[in-house]
Amino acid sequence: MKSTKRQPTQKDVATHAGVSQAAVSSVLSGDGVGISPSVQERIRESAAALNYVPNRMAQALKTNRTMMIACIVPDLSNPFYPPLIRAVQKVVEPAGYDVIALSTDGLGSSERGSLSLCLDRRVAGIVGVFFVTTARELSGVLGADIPVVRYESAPKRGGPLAIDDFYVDNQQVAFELASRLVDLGHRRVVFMASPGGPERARIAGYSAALEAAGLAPRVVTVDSYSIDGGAAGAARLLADAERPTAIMCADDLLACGAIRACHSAGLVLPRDMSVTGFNNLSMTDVLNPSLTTVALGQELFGQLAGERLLARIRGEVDGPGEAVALPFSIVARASTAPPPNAPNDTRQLNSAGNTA
Amino acid sequence: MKSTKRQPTQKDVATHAGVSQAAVSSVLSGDGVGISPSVQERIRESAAALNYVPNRMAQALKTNRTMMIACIVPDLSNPFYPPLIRAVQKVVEPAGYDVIALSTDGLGSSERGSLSLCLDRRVAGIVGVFFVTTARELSGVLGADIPVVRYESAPKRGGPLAIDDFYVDNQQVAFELASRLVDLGHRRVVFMASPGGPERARIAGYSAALEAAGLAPRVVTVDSYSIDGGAAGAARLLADAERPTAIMCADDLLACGAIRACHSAGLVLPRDMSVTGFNNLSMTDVLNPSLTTVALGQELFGQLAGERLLARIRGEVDGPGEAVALPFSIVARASTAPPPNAPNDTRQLNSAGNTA
DNA sequence: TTGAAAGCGGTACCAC
DNA sequence: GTGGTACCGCTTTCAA
Repeated sequence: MKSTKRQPTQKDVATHAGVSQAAVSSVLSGDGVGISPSVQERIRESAAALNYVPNRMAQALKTNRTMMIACIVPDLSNPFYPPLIRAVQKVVEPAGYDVIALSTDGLGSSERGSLSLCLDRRVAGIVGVFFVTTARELSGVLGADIPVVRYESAPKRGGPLAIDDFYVDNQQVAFELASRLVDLGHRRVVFMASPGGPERARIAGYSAALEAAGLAPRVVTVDSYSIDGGAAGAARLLADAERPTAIMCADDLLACGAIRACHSAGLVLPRDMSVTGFNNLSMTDVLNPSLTTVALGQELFGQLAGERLLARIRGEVDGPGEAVALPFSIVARASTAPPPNAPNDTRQLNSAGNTA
Repeated sequence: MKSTKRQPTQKDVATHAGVSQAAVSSVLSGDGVGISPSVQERIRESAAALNYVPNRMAQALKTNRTMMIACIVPDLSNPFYPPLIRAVQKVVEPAGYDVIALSTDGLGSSERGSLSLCLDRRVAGIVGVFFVTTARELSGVLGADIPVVRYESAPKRGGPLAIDDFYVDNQQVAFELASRLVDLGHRRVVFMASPGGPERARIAGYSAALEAAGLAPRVVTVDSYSIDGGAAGAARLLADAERPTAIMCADDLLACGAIRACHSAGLVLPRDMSVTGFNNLSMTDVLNPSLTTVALGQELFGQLAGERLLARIRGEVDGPGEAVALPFSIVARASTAPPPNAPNDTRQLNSAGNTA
């Protein structure tokens, strides 16, 4: 029942149209150069009549080009990534490439698994967001034949490998965001993170901003980049004696959870607590309160990544990997406000510490 | 530079290990039946030493099994679908299948395009959410060899084709949801829909509920299942002379947009307007106000779909397609309340129309 | 233009 | 267990 009726092959089309198989191949896959239009049409008609569908496995085997591009992301369920994948699709599909999406959960083992899957399948290129795998490991798994474009959370400098990096300087982003909170008058600002990925850069920027203001950074870590993770982390903070007045979350989902936990605890936001996120998920402006967060240009990245990959596949770009900075922007909304009992002149607070 | 160093082949491994190629094949792909453990180990060592990665194109060509499963969804960017895809992945990956995710924008042309891509690639099975393509068309494109599991928005009865349907009775869901609004005292309840997919069933249920209460249904249609679409639709409604007191949205994203538009117009929710959604996206309980919506069991579907697909691929399930109802549940939250100036006894309102 | 044939890298079957 | 070989469906080359 499974393969009762074989798919028609090129040979079938050839006999049906009364032409050579080579002609069929030339017309259907290439541009049919050197074949009279009438014959071309006859071939096409025969192909349609027989319901011919070329076997891409055979094609790929022969040509060693699979026409597939892999998108490797930490978590398909985090609304940050699907738009990125869509952007890649929009660019590469017109060129005949299909996208295969892989979710790694930010685990090194899963990242490596996805990579070897890409190797198995001989994908033509990879767009990836890797939390733990390094460039060296990447090329270790893949060899030099598969171009990779990464989305990185810290400045890169390019390198000898054919790995292109687009990055957002998350340290600077976090620095600016934390500085805003400090400028609003907050003195107890804690950073809520989840292990892996951009965490380190964001913590570094956050810490630098607090220390520049003479404040002590404090980081709480939760299990996962999820709403529930954020809620759990925030609940712990609220039970604290030294309750913070602002929570900087490493991800919008964490921020959602934090907001939920604050509500559950009866707090009124942003009066009793300021909350910020990262990523500017589309829903964050409908939250209660709307979330102050930072836009990190995922769509732009997806588009650029797709284009770069195509350029490398076509050989238009060759040689060492390049590093390109992506723009970001802080989106100030309603979830941030001065802390309760804030003095009018917040600069007094800051001047207590080392001044910038 | 592209293929300067060929990937090692089975033959290379065989010569390296000093055994027959058949033995290598048997050990690496099958279970190595009838081969001494010592030899097996030697083969594995050689494979590892040479960094051997089997070429799945060749495998697929030979065995006619691609070990790929396609997930076809209307919109990867709608947070409703990624968890579904994840659920499928979780089930099929342990069985060695990889998932390729495709986004159709709910367009018939794109649905057909995705299907023929599946045929091109000879995927082993398809999990799909189709807005316009019918079962007949499905089998028209695919033939009988590729099993399909669909997520449907209306009761199905199964059929002769090897297409399994899991469905939520969206008409009933919408009926119950609309009835709740009516019971709260709302008399002007409008339904905001976007063309395609579950829209029809939901409108039918909504209309039935309103008519059962003697009220006139009213449907507004917006371009897309998106936040902006919902905001635009709601803005139109608010400018209306006969402004509704409740908006039932066909999707949580639309509801998000509606909420945003209401806020922009200075309304206080749910006092001035009740809003409901569909899908119970994870973020809807952090909205302002938290959204009354309905949970439609995507994860459960993804899991069941994956399992069913594997069963069909393995031949454990054969024969005609089956139809299975999925559970749903209304999630009552803070975005719904009695309308302004509601009479205390809402049943008076209802008894004006034909009583249930 | 065409017909014939090699080969991509596995799998599967054969006789030994 | 080995060695040999046919073959999956397509692309590519070569001689006619």
